[in-house]
Amino acid sequence: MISTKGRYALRLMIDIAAYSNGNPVSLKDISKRQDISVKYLEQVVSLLVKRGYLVSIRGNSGGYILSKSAKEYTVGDIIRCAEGTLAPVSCLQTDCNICKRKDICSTLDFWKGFYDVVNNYVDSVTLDDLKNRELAKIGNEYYI
Amino acid sequence: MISTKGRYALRLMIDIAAYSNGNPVSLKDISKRQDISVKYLEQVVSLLVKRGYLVSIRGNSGGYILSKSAKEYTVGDIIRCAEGTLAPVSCLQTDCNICKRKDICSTLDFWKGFYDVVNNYVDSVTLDDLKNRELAKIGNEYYI
DNA sequence: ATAATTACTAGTAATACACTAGGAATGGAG
DNA sequence: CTCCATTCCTAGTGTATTACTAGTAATTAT
Repeated sequence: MISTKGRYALRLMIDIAAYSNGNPVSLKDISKRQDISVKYLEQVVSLLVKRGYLVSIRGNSGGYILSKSAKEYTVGDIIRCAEGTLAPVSCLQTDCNICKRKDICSTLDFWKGFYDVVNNYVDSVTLDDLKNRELAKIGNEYYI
Repeated sequence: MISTKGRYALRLMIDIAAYSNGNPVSLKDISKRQDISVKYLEQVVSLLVKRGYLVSIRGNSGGYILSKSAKEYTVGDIIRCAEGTLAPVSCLQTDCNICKRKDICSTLDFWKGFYDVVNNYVDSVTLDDLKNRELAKIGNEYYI
């Protein structure tokens, strides 16, 4: 299960992609649009800044901007940045002590396949794709 | 992330499928082969019995047998039985209060796709497939 | 200078995880 | 009929994680 950190990181990135227009987007604005507290957004955003996915601008009228084009982020990049790994079982985590059963384990290959399927999916969608969906949704709102 | 309950449930089912030959398999034997405590196996197995995936035989020389052919279980059946749902986000859980953002959420479809990809994968592998891998691994052990 | 913003470190209540423990019920073997 | 190996059921428990909130310092446009 993806925690709020991963889900909020994605919404935060979509929000910046959709509403930046080259200007920094503040957490206050994201908070209003996404209905997530500024304080919690701070924690989430710090992961994305550390990773270099966002550039922060401090001070009055500061905020965050994407460090590259929205097309260049996969959703997988963002979720993995916030969640760590998407490995379905601890045996597949990078920091895992290699399981003593690995040579006789009949399920390891199954879990590797699970991991691959998940990574392939999340990397098949880009931030730009979701940005467009976000703007389309907002567009539709006007007709309700 | 899949918890030990789901992982152990799968290994328990594979173990029974592989070593039953029509006879009940005791938790004691599974415990030895799988290196999982009998006490914890009890908890895991109860979920599978409640669901009707296993038939329990009490008393001396009792144990558990599959209630149908190994080909008729998908791995997804087993994992979902132990883990509940494989929904990646709470918004997609059956008991979830419908999110107030569902009509404007640009990520909901993405998560639905994630859910589908996961379910399709886990349902593409049967217990029989993994039983055969288990027996093949054991077979190979003899040549080491 | 002021006010709005990011940056950093703690703290915390609630929940889930990964078990362990104890004892009751069952039923085959001798 | 008596053992005793087995399943069945309910509780308990230490640890870690989750989903936040709080406070304060640093930065900078106006």
